[in-house]
Amino acid sequence: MAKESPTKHREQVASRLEQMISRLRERSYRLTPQRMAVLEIIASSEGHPTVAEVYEKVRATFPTTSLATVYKTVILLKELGEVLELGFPDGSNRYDGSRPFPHPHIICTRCRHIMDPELSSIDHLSEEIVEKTGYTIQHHRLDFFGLCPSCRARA
Amino acid sequence: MAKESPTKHREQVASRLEQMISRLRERSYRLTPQRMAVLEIIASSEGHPTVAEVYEKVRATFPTTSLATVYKTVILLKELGEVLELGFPDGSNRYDGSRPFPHPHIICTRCRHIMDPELSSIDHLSEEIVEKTGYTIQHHRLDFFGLCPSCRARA
DNA sequence: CTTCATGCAAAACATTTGCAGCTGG
DNA sequence: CCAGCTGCAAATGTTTTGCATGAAG
Repeated sequence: MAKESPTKHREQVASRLEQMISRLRERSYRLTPQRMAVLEIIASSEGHPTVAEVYEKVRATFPTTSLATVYKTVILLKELGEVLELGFPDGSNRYDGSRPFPHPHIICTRCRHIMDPELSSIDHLSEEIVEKTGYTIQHHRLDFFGLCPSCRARA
Repeated sequence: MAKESPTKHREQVASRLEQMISRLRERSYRLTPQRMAVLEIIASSEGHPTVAEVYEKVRATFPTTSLATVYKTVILLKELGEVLELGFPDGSNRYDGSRPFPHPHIICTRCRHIMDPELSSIDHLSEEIVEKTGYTIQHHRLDFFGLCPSCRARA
């Protein structure tokens, strides 16, 4: 799952970053250094970082950035559809800048690691919903919770 | 969908309530009037109430109940597996005492109404996950977001 | 230059907690 | 009786907001 060459990953990061930048430009948002720093972190994060984690990494490259600015930037990216927000019942929020569209996750309930499995068709579930309920579906959220192989071994 | 006779509904509420009570008894938790009031509200709520909503209703029958007690009771019921917690990214939390096990929801993004569609097999998705990832699945969460028929008409 | 973005600190919120006093079993 | 509950109020922790200053375009 998501086993890619380093080269391919680098290309994807670059293209996500460009995508974000051009989205900001087309809506006439300013490209401040702080924003750029946040974009770079979010585009290059392989996992699903929290705002606090983004904030820490951003401070490594642009130390005067404030937490409020990170929040504002993340919210902006979310509104522009360039980042997927993953809020959890315990109040934690994580962000996925690599795949800013609904997709399933598996969360290890022990080590909290999140991975993105490749699953065939949740789409026909959407269709079933539409038929049975008459709702128009805009997006969805599908999370599985369980133990990852290494946590299971250690358990 | 969930179209039942009033009689059937009354029976289900009674059985959920008894189930909760016996669960508390078997673990030697005390049956205080405040707890009973909260149980009754949660067992009889047809929708997916928030803690604040439960609190308001509880105060109608037992006016001195505090918000903290409602929180504590809901948390207890959650730990006992007698209530399903639905936390959303915007920080709102809702509770389902009728079906305290994972099941899909459709949330109207306009009027915020939540309904429980009957969907055939999410189970084979779980199986697919297990095979592809090696995770052990404990539970899951599946939400669809969209417009309900009446909101779509009004839109 | 003008408008928008930033950074700070304070505000806002839902939820949790500490503790003295009460009460179910 | 007395461990476990309750209610209150204060604490918590994250996210949001108001506003003066600064910089992008």
